[in-house]
Amino acid sequence: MAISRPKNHSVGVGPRALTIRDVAALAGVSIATVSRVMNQSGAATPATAQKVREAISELGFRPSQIGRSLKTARSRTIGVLTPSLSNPVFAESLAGIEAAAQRAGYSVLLSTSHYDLKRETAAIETLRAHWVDGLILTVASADQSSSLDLLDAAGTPYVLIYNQPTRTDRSSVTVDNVAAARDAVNSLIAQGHSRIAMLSGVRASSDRTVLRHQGFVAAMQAAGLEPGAALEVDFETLEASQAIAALFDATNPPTALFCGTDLIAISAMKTLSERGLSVPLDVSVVGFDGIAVGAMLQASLTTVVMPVHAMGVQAVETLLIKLSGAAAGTSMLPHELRKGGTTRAI
Amino acid sequence: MAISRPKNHSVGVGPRALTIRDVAALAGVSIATVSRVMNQSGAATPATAQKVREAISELGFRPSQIGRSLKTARSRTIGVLTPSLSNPVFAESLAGIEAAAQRAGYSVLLSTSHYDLKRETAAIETLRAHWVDGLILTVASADQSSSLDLLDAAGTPYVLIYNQPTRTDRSSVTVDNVAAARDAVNSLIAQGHSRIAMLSGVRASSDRTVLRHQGFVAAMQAAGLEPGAALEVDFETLEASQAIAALFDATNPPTALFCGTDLIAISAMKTLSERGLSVPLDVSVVGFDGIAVGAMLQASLTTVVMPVHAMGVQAVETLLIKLSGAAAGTSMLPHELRKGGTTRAI
DNA sequence: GCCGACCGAGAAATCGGTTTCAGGACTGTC
DNA sequence: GACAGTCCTGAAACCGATTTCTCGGTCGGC
Repeated sequence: MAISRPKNHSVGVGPRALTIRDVAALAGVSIATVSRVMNQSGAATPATAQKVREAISELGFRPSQIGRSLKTARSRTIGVLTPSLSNPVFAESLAGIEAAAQRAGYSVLLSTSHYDLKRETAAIETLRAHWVDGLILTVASADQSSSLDLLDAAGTPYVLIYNQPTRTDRSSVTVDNVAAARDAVNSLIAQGHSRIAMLSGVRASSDRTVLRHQGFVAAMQAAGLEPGAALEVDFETLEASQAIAALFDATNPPTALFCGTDLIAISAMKTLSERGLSVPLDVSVVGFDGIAVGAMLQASLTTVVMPVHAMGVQAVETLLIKLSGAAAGTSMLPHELRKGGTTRAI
Repeated sequence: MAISRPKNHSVGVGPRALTIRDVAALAGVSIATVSRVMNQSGAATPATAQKVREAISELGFRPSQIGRSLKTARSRTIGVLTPSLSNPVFAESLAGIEAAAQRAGYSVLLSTSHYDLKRETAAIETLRAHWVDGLILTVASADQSSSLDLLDAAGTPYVLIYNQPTRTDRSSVTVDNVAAARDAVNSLIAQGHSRIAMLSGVRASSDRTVLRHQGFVAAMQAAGLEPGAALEVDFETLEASQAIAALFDATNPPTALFCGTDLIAISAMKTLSERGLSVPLDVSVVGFDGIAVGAMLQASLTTVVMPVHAMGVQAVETLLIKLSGAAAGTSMLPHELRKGGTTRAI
């Protein structure tokens, strides 16, 4: 029952990290018994269990998740891949994910892709190397992602969030982006707007943005209107001054802007104000996301509100179902049009 | 060189995960050689190395970080503990941490404490169980944290962020909270304000808030003024209507509010507006943090701006120094007073 | 032509847990 | 008092990688 020779895990100068062997030695039992007492697997005499528990608490022992993972092939960790943490939409659903994961006894391994396909692929590889039990992802395009194909082939459980795949075999947590966009555009049309343009995100790096654009076009056509231009804005820089110049230097400029995200809307309003255009007097602006900031603006942003925190929680719950081996479908959570001060009837 | 019997790591139905043994079998070499080729430790014939690399790419093999960690006692993972992800201040420095960690080849294991001491302690325990190589933390109070005492005793490297400890042996990345608060309050005094109150966070759960309060008091006393009340606002709910009622129902209400965080400031401005008080005509408001939202408000928030993203990056760089075994000190990054439209001369 | 040094590669130990298997002690029944 | 069954516990295998130790072969020097 010799204690193995000293060896440090940390770079620092502290004492060697405790192992189950130290506990076994102190309690005068075998490591198998310590393991059984800790996991309440197999029976143990009350006296033995007591001795073990005392040894554990006397030493302040916490079993290594690494050693445990190696044997059990489960890490009690879920991997999360998100495009950006600077957008409150993603930060807030991450908060929901983290809270729900913590409640269920899971840790969160985090990575960001910055809307870059290469980094997306690399991040998923890294998360898998850490043996995450499952993944919660927002990818560029859920329908044509080779990374997701790999996960499917390997049988690794995952849940998409924000992505809205066409394929029904990939479960996701999202809102109905087409319907939500249509609702937003219809509310502009109902207010008398007919020349409506869209400031979209880069559609190649966001499948939901494609759907929001489809909703925009559908609503316009259903009303017998010509869909205005749909200009793309970079998600990270939000640089839109050229796009906005192109729109408003033309004859018959739009009277309303439907924006693919709230950040795009807020950034566009800044540009509009610099050009001397007033919101909502000269231009009505509608966003999409429902970030808390929008409601704090002096003229609060009219926008489609998604239940972002709840979406994070739901994603974890769906993943937990999959981790238990059961099948889990897609959740389409309700959206809501929040009318603010950035739109007006014409 | 038999391939070990099939065994699944994932819950799903996919093929057994690949191991170094599969690569060795395909390449016709021993697992030791595969390991040496992958890590470029020990020499290998060009021909052998080539065979191994071909086998690796043919199988699409990625070594298990778990197996690797067990042997090397390093997980290439850093643990991050933050009070909240809903506050953009923490989300943005997390973005900086994640980016810098990714660049250095580290993954981020994330946890939140919600300003709760119990969850703070438990989260650190969980991160340690995962054998994180080091930690980046924001704790309630860096000077009297038993969790930090434990980390010190174990020799686990960590860097504090936002915390500003008195002790010089605990390295941190922060701004000079006292000086920054003094700057903010002095700018109000320079504008002719003399009745200034503070809406502080809960000081028991935030050492930096204590320092900001000290800066407030110091600036007032240096100007020969009586420091106004310093009322505490819950960080998570931001409920401040009672505190604000107490302030403005009194005789001689304050003409300016110095707020412990930007979120408190923004929330307070909402309450003020509901009470019919105009900012900045009736009350000037100054925040602290410099979150992006503040600048987007119609009347942009006057506030102390911290370089939050850079602080995250700096925290990782400091931690990397510690991981290399060297000593690392404290970084006090520059703050800046951003004058906005929520303050005016009296 | 012989011997020592060197180099490439494999066998085996190891990291910290879990789990199987088997044995020993104890109980209860006849 | 003997035997079967039950219950508790320990020894050892195992998870996937790294690393030490060793061995066999090759090369160079004399």
